Amino acid sequence: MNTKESIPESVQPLLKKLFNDNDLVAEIMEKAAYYELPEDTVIVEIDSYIKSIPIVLDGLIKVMREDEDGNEILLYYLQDLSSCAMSLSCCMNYGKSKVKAITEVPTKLIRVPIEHMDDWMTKYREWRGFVVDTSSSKFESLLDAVDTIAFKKMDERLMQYLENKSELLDSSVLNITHQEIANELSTSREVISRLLKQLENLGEIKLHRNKIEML
DNA sequence: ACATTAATTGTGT
DNA sequence: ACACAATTAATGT
Repeated sequence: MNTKESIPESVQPLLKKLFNDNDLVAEIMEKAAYYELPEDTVIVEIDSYIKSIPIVLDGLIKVMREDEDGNEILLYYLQDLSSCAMSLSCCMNYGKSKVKAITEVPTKLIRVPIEHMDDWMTKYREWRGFVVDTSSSKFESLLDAVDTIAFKKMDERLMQYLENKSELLDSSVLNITHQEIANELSTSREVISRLLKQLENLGEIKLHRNKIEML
C-alpha cells in the first residue's frame, strides 16, 4: 500500500450518505487513513493479518479465493460505499485473511484501524448496523457465487460474468483477455476462447483483441 | 514504413 | 490439457 494521504474534505459528504451520525462521521474522518490506488493493486493478501477495515469510496475491488498453487477464483466485488465482510469477521478475532483483494480499476478508499471496532460497535448504533448490513449482504453474494460455481455450466457462468462486469464497470466494452477471464472463473483459456466464440456467433458479443464488446 | 518480437487468440488432437 | 498455428499489437530501426 503506497500513497497514503490525509483525508480530503470531499470524503465527508460521502460518509454522510452512509451515516447520519455526525459524531461517527467526524471520528472516521479523524481516525481513518485515505488511499488512492491505481488499477491492479493488491490490497489484501491471503494469510496477511487484517489491521484495518476498508470502506470503498469510489472504484471497484474484486475479492478472490486463492489456493496454494496460485489458482484463483472470483468471489464477489466491493463497490461504492461498501466494505468487506471478510475483513469485518477477521477483525473480530484478529485473524488472518482467507481471501485476496485487488483493485479492478483506480480506486479511492479509506481504512479504519481495527482497534476502533469494539469501541465503535457499542458507541455508534449506525456503525453496528453498517457492519451487520455489509456482513449479510456479502454473505449473500458469497452464496450466489457458490450456487453459480456448483450448479451452472461454464457457458452460463461466462455470460453472467460478462454481464455482471459490464454493469459494474458501467461500460459495454470490457478490456480483458481470455486468459484473465479464465483465471477468474478458474478454468482454462481454451475453454473461454471457444465459449466466447459461440457467444459471438449467437450475436451476443463482439470479439476484439484485448477487448469484448457487449451487444 | 518496414521488420522483429511478444502477446493473444484459434484449432486439432 | 497440450502443442502449435495464426493473428494482432507493440517496439525498434
